[in-house]
Amino acid sequence: MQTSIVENAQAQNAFKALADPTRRNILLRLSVEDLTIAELTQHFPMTRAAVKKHLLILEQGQLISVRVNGREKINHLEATGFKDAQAWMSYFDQFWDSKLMALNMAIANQQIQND
Amino acid sequence: MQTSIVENAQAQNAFKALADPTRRNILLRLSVEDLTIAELTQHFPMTRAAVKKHLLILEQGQLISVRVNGREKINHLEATGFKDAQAWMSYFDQFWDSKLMALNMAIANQQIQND
DNA sequence: TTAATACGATACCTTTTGGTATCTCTTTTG
DNA sequence: CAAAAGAGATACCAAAAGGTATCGTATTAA
Repeated sequence: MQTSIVENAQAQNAFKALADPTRRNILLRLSVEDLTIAELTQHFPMTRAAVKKHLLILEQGQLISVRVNGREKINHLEATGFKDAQAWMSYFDQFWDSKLMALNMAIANQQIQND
Repeated sequence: MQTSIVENAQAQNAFKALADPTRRNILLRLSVEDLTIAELTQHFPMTRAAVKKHLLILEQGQLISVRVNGREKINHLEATGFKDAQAWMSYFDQFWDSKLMALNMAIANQQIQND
């Protein structure tokens, strides 16, 4: 009765940030152009405070970065978090090719730390 | 003040399932071998009921499938959910190559439905 | 056939999450 | 300078999430 598998704090923050549909929509918006909090809020049915909270979580997941410009905060898409999540998922790609199944087992057994 | 971007229900279920560290650990376990609920529970510091709840969410995200064998339920890794999440994220890959930035804007503007 | 095993279902509890409202601070702008 | 605009901080609330305990059902094994 123990957790025993290596967990990556960065991947956790990225996946957590990606789990909310509003946050994923924010990322799509920011893929078009950098936007301030007020500008982003115009596109969502919620208050600026709520959008700001989502932006904080996206920042913690390193999916966006924030640049200060006077009284404005400009939100910008960031690669790091995407790459963290993609890297975690890429481990599983091998399992969809049945030819590699035998090799899989050896690698998988190394990724998992037994208790 | 409106949500305006296309959202995919499958991607939502997959990302939601991936957001929890216990569930990601379950997926790693299942990458080694198919396991019953009871077998999985041995590796985690929680009750069978809790593990079962996680398995339901993983199934809804199409990250696993369940096969009945007598009184046992055997949990098996499934590609669909992974591919859903990876497909959603792959849209952003283009933004990390600055050479493609000009092309980006045109594509992005099509992906987003204006209000 | 009786008992143990594997699991499902339900009710319940606590913490987290997603949201609001309100007040304050800083930076622009007229 | 005064006022408006952009954003931070805090308190608060309802719902969802993650967990437990308990009881019931079906399947296997002694």
